[in-house]
Amino acid sequence: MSDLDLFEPLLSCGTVEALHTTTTNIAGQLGFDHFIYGVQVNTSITRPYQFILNGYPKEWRARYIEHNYQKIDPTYAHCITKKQAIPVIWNNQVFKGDDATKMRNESREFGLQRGASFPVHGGHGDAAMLSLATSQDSCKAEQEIVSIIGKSQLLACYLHEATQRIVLSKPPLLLTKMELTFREKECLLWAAEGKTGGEIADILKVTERTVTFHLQNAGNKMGASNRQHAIARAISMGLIAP
Amino acid sequence: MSDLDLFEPLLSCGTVEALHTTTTNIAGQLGFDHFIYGVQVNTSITRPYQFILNGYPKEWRARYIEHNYQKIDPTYAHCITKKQAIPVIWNNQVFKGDDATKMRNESREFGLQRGASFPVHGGHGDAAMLSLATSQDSCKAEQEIVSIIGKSQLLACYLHEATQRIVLSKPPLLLTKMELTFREKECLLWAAEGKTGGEIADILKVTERTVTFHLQNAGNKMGASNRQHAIARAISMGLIAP
DNA sequence: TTTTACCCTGTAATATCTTACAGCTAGCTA
DNA sequence: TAGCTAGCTGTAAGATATTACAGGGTAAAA
Repeated sequence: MSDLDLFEPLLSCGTVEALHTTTTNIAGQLGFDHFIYGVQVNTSITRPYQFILNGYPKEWRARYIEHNYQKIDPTYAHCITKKQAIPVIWNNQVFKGDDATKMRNESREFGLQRGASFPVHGGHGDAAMLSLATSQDSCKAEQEIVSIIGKSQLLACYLHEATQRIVLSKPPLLLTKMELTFREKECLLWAAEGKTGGEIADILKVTERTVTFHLQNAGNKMGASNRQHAIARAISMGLIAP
Repeated sequence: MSDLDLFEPLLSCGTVEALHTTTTNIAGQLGFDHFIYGVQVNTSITRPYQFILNGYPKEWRARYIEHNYQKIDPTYAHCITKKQAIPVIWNNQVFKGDDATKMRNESREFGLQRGASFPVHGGHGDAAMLSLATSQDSCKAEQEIVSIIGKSQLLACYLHEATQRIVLSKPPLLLTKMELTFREKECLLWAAEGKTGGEIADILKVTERTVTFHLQNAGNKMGASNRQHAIARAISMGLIAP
């Protein structure tokens, strides 16, 4: 059975339940006891889109949420905040500092002995991560994780794609029909760089009125109530990258 | 030698030349004769960049550019335009239609018999793809490609990360010592949501003057020239998560 | 005790943004 | 031909942000 045969079923899942079952199955075949997949799309503050497929022990997940460990979790920082493209294997170099070490030790009590986290980024401002863990605690377990790290990363990619297809089957208005013109992006970018209307006008060789016009149009498309709102949304949605 | 030992050298490359050599080496070890990696950022106008690492035959690359094959290349559409997260193996299902088939057949004449393309997306609007090809033309070659598809995807991830570090010379976007106070974050968050100073003042039960004060302090810390700039920076730096 | 960080407030001139009105050109497509 | 999109411009009142001046407090650390 090839890797593709292993992952393809994910794309056929029509429901979140099926996705959970299939992922559990695949993770098990790779030798992992636990998994958690999370994706978040910073479309806006008012309409954030977040999706979590939890294959972690409920008790640990509850504790994680209760203590707001997301803020100190280095794997979260690596995959979501810093938006790195490469996986991270859980070791002491990663979990350094008192808070992180404490969190890591606690997680071991729930059966998360060894593991790794895999980032995936979609092209629409969506950042996701898949964490895979095993209750085996040995050097051999670590070596096995390393040996299948490619497959694991691929699983993350497929899972992300599958999730997008299910969750976005009724895609939010903000993500689909959001297309800014070149000029609108240009104005937004310079505005995000701290330029005033007049300065942008000089840069683009147009009048200040025109800059206002484009920024207004961009804001209307994104449902922004003012210039700051428009900039925040455009960045969060990945429409511009200052 | 584990996969990680194989890929880690990419992150140590300090120059584009070293990156090319290392990638050629790794691709060779995976059994590929040719590779091409390209990344493009179409969301950034103030800091745009496009980067191509070519390990394809020069003649084919020249022909590709000359005929603007990018427009009909289904692998490009898959990875860059549609921004899919999963790899695509070159087969007849992918290269369908007269134009695509013709292009595919031409590419075979330059030694690109079998291959696959792997998308990678960074978190900053950057879309990249790595294509790997072999001059072997057999079912066995195809099977081998499938068998190492995980490693290949991982290579794409590492190559992307390595490229980012070189091309962007490791942007100091995430300043670790940058710390905003609770009030500053609070004001920034509401401002990013489109609230005016007066509205934020009502929400926080303080005067508008105080809101101005906090936003000013936050801006100064981040070297922002105005409110919009401060919001853009705070989001980009992950200091606030709207 | 002094220092430091954080929080809060006031006035006022000036700069900038927002919004409403109104109208132009060019290129493409049905 | 008409309709559409993208781009561009003008005026003007009112809302909001920026800046510089001034000052108050608490709590914890040195």
